[in-house]
Amino acid sequence: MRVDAQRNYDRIVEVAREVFREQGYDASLDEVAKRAGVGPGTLYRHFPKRDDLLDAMMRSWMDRVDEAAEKALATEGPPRDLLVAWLRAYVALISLHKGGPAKITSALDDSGSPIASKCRTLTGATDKVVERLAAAGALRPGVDAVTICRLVGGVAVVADQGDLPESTVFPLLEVMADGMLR
Amino acid sequence: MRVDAQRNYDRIVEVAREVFREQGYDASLDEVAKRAGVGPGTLYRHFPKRDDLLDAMMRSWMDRVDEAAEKALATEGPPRDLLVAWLRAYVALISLHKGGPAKITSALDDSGSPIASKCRTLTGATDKVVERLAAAGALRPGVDAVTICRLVGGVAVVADQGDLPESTVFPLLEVMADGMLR
DNA sequence: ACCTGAACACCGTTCAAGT
DNA sequence: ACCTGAACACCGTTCAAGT
Repeated sequence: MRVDAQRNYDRIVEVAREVFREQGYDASLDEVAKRAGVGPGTLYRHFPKRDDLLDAMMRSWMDRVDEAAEKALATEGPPRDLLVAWLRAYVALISLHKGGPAKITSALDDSGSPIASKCRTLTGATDKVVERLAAAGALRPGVDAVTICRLVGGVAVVADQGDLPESTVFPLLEVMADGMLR
Repeated sequence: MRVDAQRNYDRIVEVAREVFREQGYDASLDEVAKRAGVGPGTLYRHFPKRDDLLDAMMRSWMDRVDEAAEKALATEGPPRDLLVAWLRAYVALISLHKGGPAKITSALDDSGSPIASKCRTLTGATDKVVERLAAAGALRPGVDAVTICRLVGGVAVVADQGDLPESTVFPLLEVMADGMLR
């Protein structure tokens, strides 16, 4: 890749992170191109679909997912505390910008999605939590990582679209945790 | 209202139901106007905001909510069966067209929404179920009608956006039911 | 090879002109 | 009082012309 192309690519991703945080995942791509100082065609050359841009934005994000999982797994106390800690972290991780929870949770069932690898990171991290809970005999039978991701994803979508505060979201996670544990 | 105005109003609502069922809640309003044989201005005169059209479409729908609640309340067997029956009915009721679950669930927390009265019908019906469960001492403390609506709404949104089949959705509702009951 | 920006298509919304 | 449809604004997307 030519140096000016690389520079444009990086600037677009950087600006997109900024614009999406401000305006949500539905922000105008024209706006992103303008702020990055490139023509709209350049943006489309690098990112033919909106999701391709999201994919690039999420590259560094994957490390944070793994970190958060490690941290949750280090939680002291009963299995329920571990699960709740992960559920809270999960919601925070996928709620980086408005529309993110919906996008990510939809992609859970679409292996052809540009962000499919990001979803695998999420379900993989959740699976570590699941294994720990299963080893402790705390998990209700039939509850697997994808089930958990769908459920907590649903809560995150509702919280995102309704601008719910943590004080409203946390009790929802508690109810779900009770449903997941025996 | 003049008779031609009334006729246009009715045709728009009828056509909107059709178009939204086919294309989802994001369908073009221009398309609706064209099929109804009116100019776009006429549509906007009657329904200044998209949600106003949704509101009109949902008038007959409210009766169905009450019917479904009655039917669920008549369920024989343990409280859990009653709850699961209602959760399934709830998902079906708000999943009339693509985007509907998100719209309705978001409006739960927005009393100024044009469809706020529709939400009250939903939470009211859920409240009847809650009362029955509470009377049987089956409900986990802190779980109220709005909590339930948010949780099951989240599942409905995920199912809607990911085109999940019933065989995937029903287990999610079971997990949630377990979390709601003691 | 890459970039630019004009151009097109589509859609929501408004409003002056009609009946 | 109500309707029509042209007009405008905005945005996504493409592509011919440039470097």
